[in-house]
Amino acid sequence: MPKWNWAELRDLIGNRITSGELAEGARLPTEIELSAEFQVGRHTVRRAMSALALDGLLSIEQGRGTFVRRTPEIRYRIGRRTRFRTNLEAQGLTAESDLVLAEVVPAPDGVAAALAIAPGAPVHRVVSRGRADGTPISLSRSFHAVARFADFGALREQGVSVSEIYRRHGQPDYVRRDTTIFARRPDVHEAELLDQHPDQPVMVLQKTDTDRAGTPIGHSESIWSAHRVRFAVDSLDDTAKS
Amino acid sequence: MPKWNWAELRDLIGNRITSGELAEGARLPTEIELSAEFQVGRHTVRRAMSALALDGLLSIEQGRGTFVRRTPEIRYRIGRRTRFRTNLEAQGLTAESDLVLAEVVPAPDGVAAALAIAPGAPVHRVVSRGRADGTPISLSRSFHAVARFADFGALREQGVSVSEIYRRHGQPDYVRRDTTIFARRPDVHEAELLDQHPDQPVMVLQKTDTDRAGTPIGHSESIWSAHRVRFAVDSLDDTAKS
DNA sequence: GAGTGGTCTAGACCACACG
DNA sequence: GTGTGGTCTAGACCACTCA
Repeated sequence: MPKWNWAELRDLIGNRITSGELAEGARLPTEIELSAEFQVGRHTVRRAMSALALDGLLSIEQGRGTFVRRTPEIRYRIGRRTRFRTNLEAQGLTAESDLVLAEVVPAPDGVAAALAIAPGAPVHRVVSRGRADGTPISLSRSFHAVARFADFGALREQGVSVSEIYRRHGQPDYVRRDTTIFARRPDVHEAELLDQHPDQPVMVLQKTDTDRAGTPIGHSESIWSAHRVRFAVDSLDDTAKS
Repeated sequence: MPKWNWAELRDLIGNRITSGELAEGARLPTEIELSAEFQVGRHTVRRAMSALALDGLLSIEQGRGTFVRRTPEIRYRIGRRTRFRTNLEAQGLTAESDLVLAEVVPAPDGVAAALAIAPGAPVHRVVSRGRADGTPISLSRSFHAVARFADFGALREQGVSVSEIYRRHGQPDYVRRDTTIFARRPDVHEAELLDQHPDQPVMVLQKTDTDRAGTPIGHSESIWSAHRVRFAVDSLDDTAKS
């Protein structure tokens, strides 16, 4: 009867999950039970579980238990004309958006630079959460100059989409500029809102919206559950007519 | 004299690093010393250190010690005409590429589909590692049909770049198609080659090269140290002349 | 061989969920 | 209150680096 180290345990249980032997949503035995089953200490089990949670295969919930996690694996197109709702609905997913916070703040330096306005000028800061089929997948923090969109926060609070607000202000045809992508660890608050393990990485997408003339009209940073989303870059359908 | 929990310790030492109080390359006290200094057990120190290593702030090296890690933070443009060397050199970085492996294998299904060839047809599989200013930042696994590029592996072994090989085969002007980006945990081998902590995430970039007519000529997957690289998406400079 | 980090164990106690 | 996961401790031993 062999003993196991934590990495072997991780792979063993991980395979049971990916092979479907452990179904999605199923509850795993408790740490004590697993440590008895595999003849290892409880902390070795915990190390393995923790690694699997980092991979997005498990959801560990204090006081409740450990569960196999469903992983929808969403494909999200980014490009010049990305829209949250149309993007998800094209895959047959329901797209929803909760408003988390809307306030007016003085523009931080980075935001002011992106929007080409004076640092400290008042901007709407709106935080919202996107969900696909009910599962939280993204957090968005956006900044829009009060001078340009006086009612931005109020409209967002009424559930009006960003695209629609742009349209009402005569910008039906905005495009993305300066999209950058990187990964980092979320803070505890972000992890909570995304309903994910705090050590699990998120992908951050920073972008600036501009009107057709190239003038910046909005800046935002969206944060995505790294294991739930796969980005597809878009530059490509327009086969260059040289 | 307060005690600390692991997350507080992580933030405390993390701040010392990001504030510059602990200089890059500096060696930290040993785990034993830190556990004495902060009046906590050695394992609490380890938990905090491990989290910092995951953030890319520390390099923990068995038998040697724990060091503050330099983080170059490279900006890498992706788009229709991305080239590794030109991309990095535009930022004043030296770009290098080591060949790790070159072999001929039957095309796996996914690769065959991407290249529009028969599954199992012979393809060159070349693994190389990219470095910026000497630091490993990416691993690339590329596939090219033997039928189309008979000498691909041999040329790569001689240090000829992919762009140059395309050029010699009459494709000076290839473009990227179907770029997708996601994040995952690296396997131990990948972590080693990238010289990073195995629990630290990597970003994976899958792409297909096509000729001007849109015919696929190569498929590759590159793996990037998530904390060392920030991708900039490119679809945008060509202000659409409607 | 001495010193470093890596793994495992055993046990105590805490925080949270749910009946 | 009971049972779950979360944190911390103490100590043993292993694996690796370097003099």
